[in-house]
Amino acid sequence: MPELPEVETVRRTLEPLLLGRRISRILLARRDIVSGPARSANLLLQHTITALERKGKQLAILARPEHDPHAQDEQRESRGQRESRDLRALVIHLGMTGQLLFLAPRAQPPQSDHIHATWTIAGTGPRALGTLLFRDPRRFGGLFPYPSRAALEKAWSALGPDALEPPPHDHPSLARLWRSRRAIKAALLDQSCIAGVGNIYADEALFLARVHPPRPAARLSAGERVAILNAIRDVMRLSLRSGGSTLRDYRNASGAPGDFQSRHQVYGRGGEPCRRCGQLLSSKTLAQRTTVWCPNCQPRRGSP
DNA sequence: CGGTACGCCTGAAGGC
DNA sequence: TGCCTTCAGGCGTACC
Repeated sequence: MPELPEVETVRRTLEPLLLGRRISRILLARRDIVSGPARSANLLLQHTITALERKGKQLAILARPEHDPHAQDEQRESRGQRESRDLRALVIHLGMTGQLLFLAPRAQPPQSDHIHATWTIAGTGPRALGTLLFRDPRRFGGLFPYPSRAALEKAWSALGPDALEPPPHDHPSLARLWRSRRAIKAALLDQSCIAGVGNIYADEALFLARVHPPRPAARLSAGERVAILNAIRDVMRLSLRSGGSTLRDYRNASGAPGDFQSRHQVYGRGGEPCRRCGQLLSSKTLAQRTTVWCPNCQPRRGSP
């Protein structure tokens, strides 16, 4: 399930393939995967891609419309036409099982079912460079068009600081996090507190920080707060170096799986021995999510 | 407003 | 073998 390191890996693999390229054709097999404020917008057809950006688990393709060669008289452009030349954005959520795959012309995807959208990427000559596929069997993901960069940034301002960045300790979202009486595990899954942490990396980060997942966020010491924020960034960076975690579905844009799952300390290992101390790992449902921790390394009360 | 419960959706895995 | 149940979980919505 794609969390921040997986989405960032996709972004990095796609960026060199897409920057400066024009989208010449779009095939939308399922209209209902498109939502958001501009759900009727075209999905960057005849736009040239200028950037791939990410915040938390969200990936955005930024693109500029092609000039209409027939609209030579700039003075007579309507307001709508001028706005249409602004940078637009298409946000892609991968949800649980979403994949963005880049394929060379005529190449067949390893699994061709549940492909909901296909973008044809124009090359420099008459032939296409390839196609970008959005595949998502479970359809927890989706496409969210925004009419401008400002609209995208407004939407992204609802997210907390990105988990890969150095923790901005004075950020208002973090101040809210440390006031919360929720279990720290539940709070870490809230994208408006910190953006990019999902169930895997919440458990992994709390293990690294040696914090018991059910403890209320507001009861953590200053040292524990710092340890958690640093652990989140560390685990994200480590996972990114392995190309993310592949449990089942996740692949990068070239179809390659990640490797970080082999280095998970706690996620998916309930009942198995802790890799640090050998104690059997505990597991229970917390905030509707399976949560795994080491009762010895992450005691109920913080370390003295 | 803070917090919780639930539904969406498909495929893998396990029980019988 | 095959049918059934359970589980996985990001996120929007409903609700207290």
